[in-house]
Amino acid sequence: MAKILLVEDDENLGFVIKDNLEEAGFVVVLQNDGNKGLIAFEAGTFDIAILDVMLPELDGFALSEKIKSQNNDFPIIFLTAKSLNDDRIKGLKLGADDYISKPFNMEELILRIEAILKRVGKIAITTANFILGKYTFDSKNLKLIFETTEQSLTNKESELLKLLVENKNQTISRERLLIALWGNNDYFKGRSMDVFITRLRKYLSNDTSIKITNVHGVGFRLEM
Amino acid sequence: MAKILLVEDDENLGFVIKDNLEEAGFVVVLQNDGNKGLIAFEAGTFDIAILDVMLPELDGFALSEKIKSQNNDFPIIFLTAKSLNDDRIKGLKLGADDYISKPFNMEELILRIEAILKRVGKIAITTANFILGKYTFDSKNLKLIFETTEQSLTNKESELLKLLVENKNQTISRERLLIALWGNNDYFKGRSMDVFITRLRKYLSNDTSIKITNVHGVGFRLEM
DNA sequence: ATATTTGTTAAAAATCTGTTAATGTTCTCA
DNA sequence: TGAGAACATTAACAGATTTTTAACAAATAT
Repeated sequence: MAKILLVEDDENLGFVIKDNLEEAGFVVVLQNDGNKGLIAFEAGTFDIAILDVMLPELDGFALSEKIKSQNNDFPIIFLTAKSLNDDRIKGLKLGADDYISKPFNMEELILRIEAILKRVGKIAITTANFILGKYTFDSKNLKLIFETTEQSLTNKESELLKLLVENKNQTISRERLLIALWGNNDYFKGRSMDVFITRLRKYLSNDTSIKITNVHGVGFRLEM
Repeated sequence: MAKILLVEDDENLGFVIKDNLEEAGFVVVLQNDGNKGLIAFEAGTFDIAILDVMLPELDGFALSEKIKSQNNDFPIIFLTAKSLNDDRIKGLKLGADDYISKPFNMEELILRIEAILKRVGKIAITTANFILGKYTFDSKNLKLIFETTEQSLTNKESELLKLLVENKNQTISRERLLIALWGNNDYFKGRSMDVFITRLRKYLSNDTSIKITNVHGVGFRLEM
């Protein structure tokens, strides 16, 4: 999922935007001044940045220049005050970037982000349908289809199955599964995963050629 | 390829480490104080962090706590001054983390990084399938295949066999084996290892061209 | 010869996993 | 806005697997 660097010094506005974007399915890193924004940019692998023009330390334009010096095509959306009538804004319309005047509505911002990401090809539409023996696993729609019957999966079930399928016939360590799906690896997350494994096995029990094997003390492997 | 967050305030040392790690194939982001390190951590998707213990602003331990509060299992290697005798260092040996005293040699640091990444599953565990006479040893899936039959190995069995294979026809000292696999070398661990050797010999008994030889008082050697 | 080291087997102990059910939590929709 | 549904997590117990310990036999070195 696309990752956004948001640099906005107004704390309230920053949080509101962040929340909304996260709700829309983006991963958002928020920083409140230009220098921090730059550090974050260099560390992260972002797909797009949203920069307030007026920022302490390093303003939005200056930051954008630093970013562009490292990655000339990196897409940026500027947030500007309505009144602002900066020549630099006009230039934006020509380039790859965009801007939006405050106050704006979130929906419009999201649309612009999506438009840019689509143009840049960062929105990957993963449409993978996996064939699991007699089953078809539609990871996008969270469905597991067996002959005529269709079992819908929860998000976690689906993510777990997907990771197993993508590494079929290879043992995946518990630790890796846990970190990938639960973000951390402690005793309880582990037990939770075991419950999910049980459930997946049940779903897959119609085709004996597929099985989820445990490697004791190591992890799991989807065999097929 | 694995991505490393390096936080080191000594500029020269920082660059040296960064260069070396990059040469070793890692992606490295270097920051020179704890606060910047934290910002970078939050923005990036790192696989491991290397933190100097003594840092301006936010020291290595304080930074590690902030990191752990977000991702409890995030692996960290601390760089400590030789003299430093901090209780917090002792704790490291218990947890998932590691430390290395300055001055250290790069090779050791790289080995430790790789060990941790391997454990965490971030490095493709050299998927090598070893050929042992008529056997195939699939170290990744912990399997020993002989003609049509397949013997699955436990984790320890597999690790031990792997070490032997990687050093085939060379005598490996008991001590090295014990430290590599059990972390320490005392009488009981040694006896335990002998049990494992017996078991491996049994598994490998179908092909007489392969054998695990004892060098009395020294160690073992896989001959083939 | 005798002490030390190693080989082997079986048992005990420790650890990990499978499963079901109960408990929290979040979302949904009237 | 609050009752119910859907989902995720925790708890509890049963089982299985792995590792360690113990005990004794055999081999090796001094």
